[in-house]
Amino acid sequence: MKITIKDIARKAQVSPITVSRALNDKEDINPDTKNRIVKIANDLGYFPNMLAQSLKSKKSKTLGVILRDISDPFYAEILQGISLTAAREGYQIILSISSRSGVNLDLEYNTLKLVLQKQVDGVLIIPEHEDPRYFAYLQKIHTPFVLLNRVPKEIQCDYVSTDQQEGSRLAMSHFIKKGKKHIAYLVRRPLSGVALTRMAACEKTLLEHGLSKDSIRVVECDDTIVAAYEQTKRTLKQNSKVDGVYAWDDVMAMGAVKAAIELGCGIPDDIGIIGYDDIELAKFFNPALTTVRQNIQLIGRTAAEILIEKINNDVLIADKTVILRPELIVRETA
Amino acid sequence: MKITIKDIARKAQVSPITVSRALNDKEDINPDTKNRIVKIANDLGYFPNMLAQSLKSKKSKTLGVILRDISDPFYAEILQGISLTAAREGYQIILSISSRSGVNLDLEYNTLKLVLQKQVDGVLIIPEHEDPRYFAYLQKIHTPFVLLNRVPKEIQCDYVSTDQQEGSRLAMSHFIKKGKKHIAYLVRRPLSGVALTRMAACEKTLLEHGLSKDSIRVVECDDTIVAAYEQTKRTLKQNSKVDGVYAWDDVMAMGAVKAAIELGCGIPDDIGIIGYDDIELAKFFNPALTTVRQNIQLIGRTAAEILIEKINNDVLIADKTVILRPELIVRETA
DNA sequence: GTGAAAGCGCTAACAT
DNA sequence: ATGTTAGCGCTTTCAC
Repeated sequence: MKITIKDIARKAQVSPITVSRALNDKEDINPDTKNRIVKIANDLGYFPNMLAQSLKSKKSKTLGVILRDISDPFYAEILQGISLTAAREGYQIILSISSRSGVNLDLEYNTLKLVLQKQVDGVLIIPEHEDPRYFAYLQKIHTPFVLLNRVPKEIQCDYVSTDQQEGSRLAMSHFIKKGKKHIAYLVRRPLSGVALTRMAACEKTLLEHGLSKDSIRVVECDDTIVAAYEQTKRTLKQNSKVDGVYAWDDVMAMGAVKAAIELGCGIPDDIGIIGYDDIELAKFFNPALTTVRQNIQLIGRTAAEILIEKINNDVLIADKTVILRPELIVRETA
Repeated sequence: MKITIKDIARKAQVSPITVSRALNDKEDINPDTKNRIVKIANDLGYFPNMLAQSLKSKKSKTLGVILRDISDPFYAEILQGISLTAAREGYQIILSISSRSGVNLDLEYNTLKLVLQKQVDGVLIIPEHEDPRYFAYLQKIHTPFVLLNRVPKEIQCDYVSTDQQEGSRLAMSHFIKKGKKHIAYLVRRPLSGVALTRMAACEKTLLEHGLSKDSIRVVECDDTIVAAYEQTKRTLKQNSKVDGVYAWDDVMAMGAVKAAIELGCGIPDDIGIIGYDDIELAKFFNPALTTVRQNIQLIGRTAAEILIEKINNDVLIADKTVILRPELIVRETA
């Protein structure tokens, strides 16, 4: 069955500790013994049991990642960024999906607990809600963590996000420049703090340009492409004045585009559509998406880097807050 | 610091094993003691150390997943399927990226080893090559595994895949029906066994319909949307006769569509394009992708289910081979 | 240069 | 109903 250092020790006629020394390139070992042992280990197909190593060393070389839905390109790209950084630094990843659809506090809470039980050295979290109990719990855990894509006011911690206000400002300014006056803000349900932040920034920008608060309306919608498509269709039908759709993310924007096309609306003239994220496909979509670009993989990479640095320095909170600057990418939909 | 059962034991004036019993709902424990212990455990914010539990029980309740690139929607959806099934069955996932681009045997090999060291109960692998050494190594490991998306002839094992020949047959038949006679097979580089299988099925179908082997040509390409776009542009420019592109996957098909549009080719009349996979976005792309549908999440779910069943039954090889049937989804590009 | 003892946190098996 | 012993696989400390 599974080979342990004991098996090797027996075969090599030495004690287990000698085997350990040989396999870990320690000093104080006779090169001959060492070679002999290494050879036997290879022959037997031995590899160390990291469970035992970690139990002893209290370092698992593992990062927990908690997010909502990997089939969403935005999360997938973040995860990709995290993965590559983690691998480079010698960490593995335990992936946990916090909810399959919508938001579920208990599930997210349990997910975190499970990950912690695995003795991960750190956790990367994309929170899906702002429940104070969750943040309170986070504050008590003894494992370093970094939040992604959320600026938590409730709690002092490290996080990586992008400037959501700037993003919305860019989008609205562009709409205004193009003469749009009746914007639908197609936003993920349930409304999050980030959603409200973006909304407030939109209103602020519109007001600054002399437009009324009524020039933008919130349209809530599940964050799937299908829901965005259907909701946009409904909205455009009910509201012939709407001339711009500001979507929560690119996937929802793509749904909106499809809806507009099917209703025979000209894009961007009848209806301008602006997405968010600039996922890889945005550029290749037809018409190519105008969108607020976040450097998605960079978010993941940066968060992983901060976390690993905290782990290495044995720090629980480093007060590192990175806010990346978004950028408007003007293409064909607005 | 981190709380252990010892800490609880001390506080409760009992022995550690009593704590263990209390926390694991065992018989043979005084309900009062139990409640007292559970309360203390909660107060202290205790959670078990799964490293220790696993070391003892030799079950880690963890699955390894090895794949290539999560930012690719196809892999992401597979991973999503795996994740949900694993979570439902009480397993967690260690995710390992086998290579960032292209194919790298050593990396894939090391990735596997690392995952095994973590004592996962099983491994799900989407292999990226057919190196016999890798398969030879797989045959020797004492951990159950399931291969996805590959029909390995080199080795007896469990796998979940789709009928690649049928998929290509469907695509070619459709092209023929539409009068296409000069197909470019836009395929991922480096060429894999699956790629050749699909190619052979294409040729066979064409011959059966009285067309010559020359009616299809292989166009190799990195499997990114950008590369597919560029390669398609090049191909269409050099070869005015090409009237159909059969793409390796939907992402590449989207790149091809963009190229065709930019060259002013009418889709599907001048150029028909057929993708593969039917990722969620395929339907919403403009023009909507005609594609060979695989039920992607089902591949992941099925593989995870087979693996977990093997783990539960303590079986290394169950000889379960599931070949899912693909389906042609005719939309607007062909 | 090598080994013996001890312990990481937890839990079966065997007492009491 | 509770405690003792022992051991999962590995490594640190100290002795030889």
